[in-house]
Amino acid sequence: MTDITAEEKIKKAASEVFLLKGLDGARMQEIADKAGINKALLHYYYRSKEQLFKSVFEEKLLSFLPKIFQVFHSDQTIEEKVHLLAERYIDFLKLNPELPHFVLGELQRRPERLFEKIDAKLSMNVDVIGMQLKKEAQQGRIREIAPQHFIANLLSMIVFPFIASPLFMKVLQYDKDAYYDYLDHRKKEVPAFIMAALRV
Amino acid sequence: MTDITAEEKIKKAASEVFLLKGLDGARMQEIADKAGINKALLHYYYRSKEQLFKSVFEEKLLSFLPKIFQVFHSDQTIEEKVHLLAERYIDFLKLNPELPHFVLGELQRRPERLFEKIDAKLSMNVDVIGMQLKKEAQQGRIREIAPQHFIANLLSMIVFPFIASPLFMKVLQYDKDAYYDYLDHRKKEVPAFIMAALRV
DNA sequence: ATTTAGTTTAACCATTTGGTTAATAATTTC
DNA sequence: GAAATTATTAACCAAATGGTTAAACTAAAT
Repeated sequence: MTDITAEEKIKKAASEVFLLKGLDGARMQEIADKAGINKALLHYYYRSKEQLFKSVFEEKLLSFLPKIFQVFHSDQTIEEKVHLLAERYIDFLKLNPELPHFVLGELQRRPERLFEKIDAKLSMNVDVIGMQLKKEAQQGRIREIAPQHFIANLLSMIVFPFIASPLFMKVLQYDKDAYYDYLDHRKKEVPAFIMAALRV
Repeated sequence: MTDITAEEKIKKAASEVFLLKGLDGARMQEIADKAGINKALLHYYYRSKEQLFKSVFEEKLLSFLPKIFQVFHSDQTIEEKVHLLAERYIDFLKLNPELPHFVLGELQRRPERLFEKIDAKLSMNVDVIGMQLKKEAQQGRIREIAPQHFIANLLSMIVFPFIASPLFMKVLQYDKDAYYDYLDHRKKEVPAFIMAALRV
């Protein structure tokens, strides 16, 4: 049959259940069922629920964060980077729509989880972006903006519509398909909005 | 002593616990302890955990949503409304920082909860805002923008920094005080950013 | 072929948890 | 002020839940 190992089946099942129901809402039995194995085998590979969750969470965190900040290390212009990030990240989140709420929610409840895995790497990127913003402003290509607001605005407009999707769908009276079209439009709309705000 | 009734004490305690730990993470015993009453009294006033939660959730939902959309029914300009909303809503969220994650998370897991309490009221506001945006665009005060993106951008930039606060604090290397100063700055920064993007 | 190490399961277990009951205390009604 | 209604509690209970154990099965090592 498939040569997918039991440990992998567990990890995949656990990811699905934890992402949908959170640490507290998830049941070890449900994970076992979904993985098609016995509950005892969960504890054989991952000692406890906490440890299984940690394993899933860290994997998700590492699929979530670096993707954002990598983009800013190429040698493109701010405008190009903004377009690239919006395009890639919205596509990524369309495949993982529960991810932001899962990761950010867990970080809000246990902020130290961030400290453990991702250290100072993140903070450096702000400086990198800040320097580029300053340089392009001096060249007269864009107006000046503080990097901490630039980043916040960019990420907010990209990520928040995924977290607030039920609310937005209701307000806009979109069904799921229409909403995904709407998110696709935002791949152009958000960069356009940002670059308009940065016009000199 | 205080003439605060047991039912109120329960509601308050339940709010705190549910907001912090969610429906699944909350324990009836902890709520009872925090309210300083017996666990059986919880079931005396609210029949079940589900019902107590529902009561808390609906109260929070109604403190969360209308505040947003009321602003748009005055006779002020878009610019004035954007400033007003940012100012009021950031101040409100500073007092209830866990609220967005709580409400939006529960809506993501059980979208029908929105259907129950807040009906068609919401969707109408989009049209109202859309008409004003169009009118001011025709007057040449702002450039044209689709209301569904205008609203999304505005709300995202206001609300998301509360949901992502631990991440942002880490990235920006702010402690809690510095982060609250940062959020205060956003009361001016976000409207300025939006109006810059809307310049003709 | 036998041993050895690794994998998987069924049956159990202790604790936690939401919820109930029956009795007691406080308050209101008449 | 007695009766009746409402509020509050201590003690319990059944179900669910994370976790364990000892046995059985599999596959590699010798």
